[in-house]
Order: sequence, then C-alpha cells, then structure tokens
Amino acid sequence: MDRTNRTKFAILGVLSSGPSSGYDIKKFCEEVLAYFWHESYGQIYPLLRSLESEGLIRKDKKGTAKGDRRIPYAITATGKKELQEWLSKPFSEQPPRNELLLKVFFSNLVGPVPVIAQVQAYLDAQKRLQGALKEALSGIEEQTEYSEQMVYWKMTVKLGMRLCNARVAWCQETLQELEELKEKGKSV
Amino acid sequence: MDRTNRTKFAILGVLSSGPSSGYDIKKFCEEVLAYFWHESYGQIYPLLRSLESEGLIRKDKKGTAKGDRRIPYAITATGKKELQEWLSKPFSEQPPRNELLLKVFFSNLVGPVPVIAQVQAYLDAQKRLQGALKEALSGIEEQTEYSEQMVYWKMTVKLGMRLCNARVAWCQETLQELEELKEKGKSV
DNA sequence: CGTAGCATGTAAGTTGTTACATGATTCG
DNA sequence: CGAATCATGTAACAACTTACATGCTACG
Repeated sequence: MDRTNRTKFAILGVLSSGPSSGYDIKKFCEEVLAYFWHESYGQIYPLLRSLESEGLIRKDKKGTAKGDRRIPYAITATGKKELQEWLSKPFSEQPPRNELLLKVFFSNLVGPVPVIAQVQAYLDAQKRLQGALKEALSGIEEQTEYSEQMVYWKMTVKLGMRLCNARVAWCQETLQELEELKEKGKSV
Repeated sequence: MDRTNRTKFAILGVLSSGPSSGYDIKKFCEEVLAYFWHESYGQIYPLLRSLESEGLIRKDKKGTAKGDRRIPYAITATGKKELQEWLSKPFSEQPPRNELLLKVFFSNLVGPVPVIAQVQAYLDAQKRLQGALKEALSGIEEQTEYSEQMVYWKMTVKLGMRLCNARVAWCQETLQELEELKEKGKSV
C-alpha cells in the first residue's frame, strides 16, 4: 500500500507556496485542507527537523518581526524537486475505515434507536461542512486575478462538496428508513 | 479522537452472526465490508488471542471437518454485551487523509499532465467499485426472506453507491477541466 | 501581576503494515 | 513429486495520537 511519509510531502507542499512555521502549517491544515487532510504537532515538529537535516527545507530568517516566536522554514531547490517527483507518482489510497458504517452494519444487535442519534449527528456535521465549503468556493471565485493554484484548489473543494452532498442526502434518506424501522419495532 | 480498538469491535461484529476463523474474518472484510472497512492479518490474529483471554470470544470446536485447519471462534455473552455497548456509543471519524486531493491541491508545481493520469486511474477504480456495489445491492434485494441485518447492510451499500457516484462525476468533470488546462498550457 | 493563549517541542504509548516463516493440503 | 494455495502466526518497523512540558507575550 506504500504509505511512505505522506506527512513529509504535505509539509513540503505547504512550504512550496512560501515560508511557514510549524504552527502555521498546522493552521493551514485546519483552515484550508481540513476536509481532506490532517496533521498533528507530534508529526509536524519532528519532521521539520529531519527535513532540515535532509536539506529539503531550511530556516528562513527574513520577516521575523520581534516578539514573534515562530520559526519559519522555506523549501529548498532539492525539496521542491523531491516534491515534484512525488506529485508525479501514482497515489495510493488509505485503507477505508468508516466507523459509522461499521456501526450501521451491525445495528441489528441493538436496533435502530442508537444509530439514529449517530446518523443525526453526522448529518449536522456534514451540513456545517457544506456551509464551510460553499464559503470556501465563493472565496476562491471572488479572487479577481487568475492563478493556476486556485484552479486546483477549486477542484478539491468541488470533490469535497460532492461527497458532502452525497452524505447529507444519504443521512436524510436513512433517517427516514430508521424511523420507520423504529415504529415497526414498537408495534410488534 | 478516541481510536480505541476499532478492530476489536469489527471482529466481534463479524462473529456476532456466527463462528468464524481469522482467515474467514479477513475474507469477510474483503468480500463484504471492503468499501468501508479493512483489516490485516497482523491485526486479526493477535487480537483473536487477546479477545479470547478477555473472555469475549472462545474457540468453537463444532463443525470443523477434518482436513480443515481453520480455527473458528464464537462470540460469548460478555462479548456480545460489550459489542452492544460500543454500538450504542457515538462514533468518531478518522482524520481525513485523501492523498489524491493532496496531490491535486499542489499540482501547479508540475502542471496538469501527471494528475490527469491519477484522476483517470481513480475513475477506473471507482467505476469498478460502482459495478461491485450494484451487484451487491441486487444480491441483497434478491433475498426473499426479510431480516433486519439486511436492511442495515443495504444502508451501508447505499452510502457506498452515493459516494462512488459522486467521485465518478467529479472525475469526469475534473478530467475535462484538466484537459483544457493542458491545451492552454501548450498554446502559451 | 497573573491569567490566558501563543508557539515550540518531546515522550510514551498504541495502532497498523509489511514481510517473512511455517506446515499442511490439493492437484497436475 | 513439486508447485500452488490455504491458514495461522510473528517480528520489526513505521505512523500517529495524546498528553504533557516549557517559556514567552499580550492584556485586563
């Protein structure tokens, strides 16, 4: 399955559009990539060190205003080359692990009531995500000047939206079915 | 995020509908749950041992025809109870890690050509999955006698299909856009 | 001044993959 | 018999989370 160091390339990718600190990389993940990527500090900080010692990134002194404790890193030419190589290689999917569906699958052991709550919670979360993605998309479209980066960003948002819409529709359909099951169970 | 031993409950879940060996559990994951769950032998076999020593499952001697080296395990009353408790607790999503989207996001560093190949490969895989899910659904619907288990199973297949359809549509849309980008790049 | 949040970092523990080993059986 | 496949299992490693530690600064 080849799960070699995807974090490494996530960091290189973020740095490819400008110097950034560990803290800011994390923020970028949470604010921009959240619907398809995630990193934790425990991954980021140790990797920044090893990427530096590999010569793929280096500390970037410029632009550190006093009172700012952040340590910005910049990508090196070698780092960029390695990132480009990775981008050109076929990707590998992570093995699926959908805990909600696992619970749905075995729900005949507890009946529809517990799972209703979970699908409802999932629906709420997906609706919030829907709103966030809509905002992200209009944010991108408001940009006046064209950049290729934005085109690719938009593509990722669009898959996010399609998946999100699919999940919302499924939740609504499924909640109805579950309610029917619940009623049927009562009358027996 | 609470990622406590999801494998444990996947195993208990499979055993809840009848005794099964490690090998068969793996097979069940690959043949039935594949579109939303995955386990490896390295997880299954050690866990079977520890679940047995916890008293949640036990070896089941019945039905072992000679020449069959499989070791079937059956769920115990305690095991079933713990499974039911888990099913009633809220689920937690695994942090997202979509490598394809990560590559798409940073593709301005290499241009559209490499990513076209990957989206195309993804499209092919999703189309195969679409076919498999369609078959699974009609397999379920062919069943003459009603069982609650089947209703829940069907629900999981339906989400699988919705997500799969969304991905296929996105791939087609995106491939077109990428081809346009490629042409534009040539003419510059 | 003291509390809250910023920013970096580390250690311990868990989870999961991969690759390999083993022996048994089936089948040409 | 020899090769392939079945079935169980383990060891080594890599990935990842979590909780904690630290010191600094902003701000009421």
